[in-house]
Parts: sequence; C-alpha cells; structure tokens
Amino acid sequence: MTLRFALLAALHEEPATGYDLNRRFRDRLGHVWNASHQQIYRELARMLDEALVAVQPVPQADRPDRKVYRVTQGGKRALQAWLTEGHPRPAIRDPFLVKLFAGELLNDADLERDLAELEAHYRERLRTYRSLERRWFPDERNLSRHYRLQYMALRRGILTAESWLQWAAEMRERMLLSARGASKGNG
Amino acid sequence: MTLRFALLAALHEEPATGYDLNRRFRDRLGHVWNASHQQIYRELARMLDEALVAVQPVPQADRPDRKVYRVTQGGKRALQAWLTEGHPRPAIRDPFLVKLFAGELLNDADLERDLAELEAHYRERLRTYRSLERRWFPDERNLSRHYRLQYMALRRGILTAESWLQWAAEMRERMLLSARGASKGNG
DNA sequence: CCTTACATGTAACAAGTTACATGATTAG
DNA sequence: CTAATCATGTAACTTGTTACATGTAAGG
Repeated sequence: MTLRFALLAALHEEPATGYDLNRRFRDRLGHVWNASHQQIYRELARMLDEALVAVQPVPQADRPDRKVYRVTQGGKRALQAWLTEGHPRPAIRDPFLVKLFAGELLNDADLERDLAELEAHYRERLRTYRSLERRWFPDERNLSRHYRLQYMALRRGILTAESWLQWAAEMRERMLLSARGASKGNG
Repeated sequence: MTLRFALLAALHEEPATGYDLNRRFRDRLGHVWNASHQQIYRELARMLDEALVAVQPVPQADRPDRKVYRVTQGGKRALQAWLTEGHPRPAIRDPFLVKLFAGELLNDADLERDLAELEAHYRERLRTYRSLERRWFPDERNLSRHYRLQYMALRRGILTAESWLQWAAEMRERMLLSARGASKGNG
C-alpha cells in the first residue's frame, strides 16, 4: 500500500501526470521509492476510482492527452491518516548476500566480478546523490523544514552508498586480498 | 526467483524441513533474506516438482511427518549457474523515507515517534547481530573461507544497523533539536 | 487457561515484473 | 536507420502477504 502514499505525497507537492511521476521517481526519488510506469498508471486509476485524486485532461496536438492528477480532500485525509501510523521496517532481500551462503560453490572470480559491479553501482549512486545535493540543497544551513526533510532522505541515500562501499573494501581485504589496482606492488 | 536459490543454498549447507528453514531464516538469516513459512512450503513444492530438491519423510508419533529436503544434483547445478550470473541491486522501498516527502503534513510528534521506533528496531538488530557474532564467529582471525563469507554477510547487517543509527542521530540534530534524554539540561 | 513450539499446508489477495501495443517528434 | 522522449495504457505472470485449517505437548 505504500506506493499509493508515495504517489499522494508526490502529487501533494505538485500535481503531475503518470509520466511525470515516473520520471520523478526515476530521477529524484530512487533513494526513497521505486515504481515502474505500469504500476503508477494502475495505482492512479485505482486512486481515481476511490476519489483520492482528481484528473484534469490537457489536450495536446499529435499526442495522447496529458492527464494531470492532483490530490483531493479525501486523498489528503488518507495521506494524513497514514502518516500517523507506524510501519515495520522493510524486509531485507539481497541476492548478493544470498550468494555468500553458497560457500565453496561460489568462486573468487564470480565474487570479484559481483563485488566490482556493486562498487560501480554505489559509486554511480553517490555521484547522482551529490549532484542532487548541489542542485536542490545548495545552502545546506538555510533550508526550510520542508526541504530539510527531503535533504535528510537524500542523506540516507548517501550514507547507504558510503556504507556499502566501506563494506566492499572490507570484503576485498578479508576475502580477495587484492586491492583495486592489483597490478602495482601488492607483495 | 532469489528465494529459490536462498533455499538451495541453505539446504546445500544442511538438509532440513520447511519448518527448520523457516527458523533458520528468522533466527540467523534475517540480514540476508526474509521469507514466511507459506512462501517456503510453496517454493519447496515447486522445487520438488522440478527435481531441484528431493525429500525424505521422517514419520513421527502424534505429529505430521517431518519432510527433510536435500539438494539434488540438478539443484546444485541450478545454484552454481545462478552464482555465475550478475543481479541488479534490490530496489529501495522505504515507507519511513516516503513520509519525509509529505512536508508540512508530517508533524514533529509523529516524526519523533517513528524515529524512536526506528532507533529501537536497529538497536535490537545490533544486539541480535552481536550475539550471532559471538556464537558463530568467536575467533574472527581464524575462519575458514566458508565462515568468512558468512561473517561478511553479518558484517553487512551490522554496518546497515550502525548506519541507520548514525542517520537517526543526524535527524534529531537537524529536525527535532531535542536529544534523547530531553528532560535534562538542553539549553 | 493461554501461549509457544512443533509440523504441515491451502486459498485469496496485493504488489511488483515483463511483455506487448500505439504513434508522433527529435537528435545522432 | 536507430534510439530516445513524450504519453498513454492492457495482459499475463511471479512474488509476497494475510487469513484460515488441523492437532499434540509442554511450560507458566
């Protein structure tokens, strides 16, 4: 059910089409929530049905009409009610960690490749987060509560990426013995 | 599909019943993978169908028979093949972070309560992980590769918990201004 | 009396993924 | 020619959750 409230929160900030929401999730909310466009369109249809959102069609030449969604009073109430509820922490389901339990079936070459991919992934994430930081929160000391909250979500993304990179370094030390630039002086 | 390989890896280490596997996931693998008993029984049935596992019934007085599953040759091959594949990092879907995007609709009291719950959760996780560390990896310097891999998975759990606690402290500093024991001498 | 551990499942539902469908415009 | 952006969806499938079902024995 959280997708629904993620959409309501996004639309509460600013009305948007399904397409816009998809881009927002992909470009600026990847560290908070993920959803495909199919999921978004389906959930918007349901929410429209339950009158949590309303739609304003905007005709366009040569393209499908844009359907701009906004949160209704009922939607706002639903979101507010949800905010007062507690929620369990998301369950951990990580294929990379599962592999570590295959013991001798997992060889060093595969482990090394997965680890390199993981490091590349989180380095890329870090770059994205740093760029979001510069674009949206340039004056870190002087943010409204609204932006301070969003900044803290981004901080979470940054800490997660850093924590994984730290772990990856530990892995190399303890499992692979070879540093990143393995060709030079590693006697 | 990862559940399947998590089960294969667990059964490869030691044959077990669905019930046993459920306990293993709950007690010792919560930082790696999560699954309910219904999911486990369903997946075991499928894997039996595809001959990735075999079953040995063990009759018991006054209880349902224990059905001890073990990995077959085909199952081992499937697991090995899976280990050579790359896998995308799991998508982030965190209701707590979604709440931060509700802006002024989220009040300090609710935020404070959620944050306290989050801290309690990860402090509890840390306690569990520390106890697993003592029980399974007492001599950290002297582990076989097999156990070193599992130890690194546990390290991941520990780093995750620590990272969230660090973030929670940042949250208090930046959003709530009140330290944990707010009643005593706080400016 | 009540809960927990033991031991297995079925059924219905919700959430997320993958494949398919349409069609114009712009950039390389 | 090819891919990406814009803009909407449907359909089928897989994965994960919740509710229900059965029955004994031990511990507080």
